[in-house]
Amino acid sequence: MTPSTHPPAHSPFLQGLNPKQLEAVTLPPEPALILAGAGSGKTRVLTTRIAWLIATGQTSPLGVLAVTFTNKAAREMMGRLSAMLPINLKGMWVGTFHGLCNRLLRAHHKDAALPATFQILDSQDQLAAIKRLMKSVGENPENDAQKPKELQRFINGFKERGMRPQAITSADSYNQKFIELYQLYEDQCQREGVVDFGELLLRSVELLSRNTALRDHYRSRFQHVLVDEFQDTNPLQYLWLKALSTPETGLFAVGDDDQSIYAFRGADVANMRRFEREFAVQHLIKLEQNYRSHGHILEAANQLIANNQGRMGKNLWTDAGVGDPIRVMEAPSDLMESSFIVEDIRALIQEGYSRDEIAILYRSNAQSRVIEQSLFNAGIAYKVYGGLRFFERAEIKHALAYLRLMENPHEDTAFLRVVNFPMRGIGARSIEMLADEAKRQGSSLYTASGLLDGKAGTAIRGFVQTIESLRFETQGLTLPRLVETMLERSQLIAHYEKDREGRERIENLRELITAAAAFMVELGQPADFPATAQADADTMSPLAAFLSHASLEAGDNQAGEGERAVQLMTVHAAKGLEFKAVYVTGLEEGLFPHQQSADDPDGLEEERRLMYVAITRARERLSISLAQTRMLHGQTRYNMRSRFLDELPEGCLKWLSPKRSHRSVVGEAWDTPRMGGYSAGGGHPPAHLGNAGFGTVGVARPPALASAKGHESGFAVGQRVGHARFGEGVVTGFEGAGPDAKIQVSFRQAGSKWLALSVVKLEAL
DNA sequence: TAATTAGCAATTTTT
DNA sequence: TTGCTAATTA
Repeated sequence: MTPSTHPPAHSPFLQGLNPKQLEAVTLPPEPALILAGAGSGKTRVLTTRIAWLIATGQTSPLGVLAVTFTNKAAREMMGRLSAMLPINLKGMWVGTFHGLCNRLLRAHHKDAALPATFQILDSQDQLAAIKRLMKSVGENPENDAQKPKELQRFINGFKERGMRPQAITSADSYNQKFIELYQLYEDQCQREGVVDFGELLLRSVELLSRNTALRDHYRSRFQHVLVDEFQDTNPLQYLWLKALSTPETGLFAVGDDDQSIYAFRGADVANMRRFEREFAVQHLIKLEQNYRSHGHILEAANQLIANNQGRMGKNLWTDAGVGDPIRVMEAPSDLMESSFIVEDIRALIQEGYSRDEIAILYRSNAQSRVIEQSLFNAGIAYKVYGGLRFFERAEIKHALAYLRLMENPHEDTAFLRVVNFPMRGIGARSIEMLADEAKRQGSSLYTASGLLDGKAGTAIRGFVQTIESLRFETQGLTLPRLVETMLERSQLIAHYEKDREGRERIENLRELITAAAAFMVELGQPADFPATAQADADTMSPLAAFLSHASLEAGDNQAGEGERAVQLMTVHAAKGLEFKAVYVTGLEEGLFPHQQSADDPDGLEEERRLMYVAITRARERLSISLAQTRMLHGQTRYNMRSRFLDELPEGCLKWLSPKRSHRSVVGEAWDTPRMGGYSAGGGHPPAHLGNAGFGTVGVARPPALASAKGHESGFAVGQRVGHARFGEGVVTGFEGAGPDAKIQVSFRQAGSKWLALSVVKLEAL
């Protein structure tokens, strides 16, 4: 199709788009890959294209499939669309991969070999199911507690690649046992009528490839398939997209290979190249104009990411000015790093910055503690993102388990969760007997309870009776009333009332009623619609929908007071957000880039992308900091300056502390010997930036320093050493003095270890 | 059955 | 150091 044959570009939505954005929005319905840099108006392009396609009559709302990763992004898209289009968006397929798969599988549950009431396991539930499985096959005893988590990773890893147990060859895995357990896990899920997250996708892909009539139905319906954050898709999601599209589908993928930071959970940037190749993409458009950050910030981001190999290639630019330089601060300790940041934030607030326009980013959650402490002491409101979410709380999961059993009594995970919670005298012994019976019958625990005699049977049947009568009593009730009745009859609230630490839990349980009411509004159902009734054959009952919602959207996860608060989060959590002022902390080797990623080139590139994401969050003011010493796992660590700092262009930086010419705190054995290293033992501590305006915060105890000559032990940081048991390694630090002195060695095989110098026998290599 | 203690690991995380 | 889980004890 040539540009002249597809509809002209007049539409009110198109105003204000830059030429590249306009080109992307109005592309013909052919496979297209939009490389959308940070802050380049990605979401706007995506939503405007949908609006334009519909408004110009090229497709109907039902002809569009738009998929994202998070519910938040999906809601954002919906919000923008409804602002642009005066149409009913209800029937539109806009959502997350998992949400849309759920929708598909509910509509075709028979073809997918699932019960209508199938339940979704979140990661917690999945792990519980795996533990139970391992126990049932006698797989648990002396094995370490990591095993279930390992198996979970194993299963999810293969599902993410679209592989069933049968598809795994010995080349894929050395562990035959895991393959068997994977199969048993699948059997168990099937028996109970539950699906995990990966299964939602995999089942959908298999359904579509098996049932060609169904596949063709959806293929002809969805003339346009739009994908957000394409760089984060895993191979299975790629297969899903492939299953839903033909060469005629307007497959419109938007992503940024430089912002791919989820490889650890299966994302594969290679999907971008694969898409380009397999779909013979003729339209590759780069959105490089950035509307977010000042020049210095972008320049630094560009220079940093240029160190990665195999990029698709992209350079952000702005027509805003260069702005302030990036401020860099090397503090003597993590404590002083945070007090520097807090002092700086105080000044920003004075200047008129709103607290919620300020973010502090870190590589790992453990770093937040010190920062929180400083903010707390300074009396600055802050909000930490991360941690338990609403639907993940124990009391909420308990309540949901009751609801799930009302829907699908054969879900043993839910059954076991609440069969004796609150306590009703059903102990481990009774449950064991029940499990044996269920195994004999090949049935669910719920079914088996009818066959169990003796005291155990009576007690368990009492529980089953509770569920049954609950189901009976709540007929015709609205969702909030149903939840309320469940809380009453299950005695959950009564149980927590007896607990003197149960107040918050009760509040949360009451909040669940509110959440149910809010959910009805979201559904657009009348408030008096019965919870277990279906509006039509293709629609889930409010209760079923609510349970899906609870599994697929765990809710908010912020803690902290108030609205206008300084935002604390990991760099991962910051993706997609922007702030006027950003502090990126902990630019230290071993932390950022993280130790576990540093040895592997791919891992290192992902860390670099992470830093790229961090930098590009800032609009006006970016500060980067590091600490020479950091308390980690109860021990003081001496870290080198991150290599990423040295990859930033000097011209964009302003050092607030004296910049060291070398990266190591503890001497230069690493580099070529040079004069001026800090001397060991009796020497003075490094000139700890007392001149940077926060010299009063206290002086850190000087680290046990080693000079170019080395530590008192005769070893030096960076030196290669050998150990009889651990093999070859590199000295990475020292701690303490005299008989307590310890040496840190990073062994090639055994990893990093702290060893007592008085004991350990190391050989210099 | 609850409560205490010991042991142990320790990026990043959405669905 | 912390935070979690499993094991042990009252």
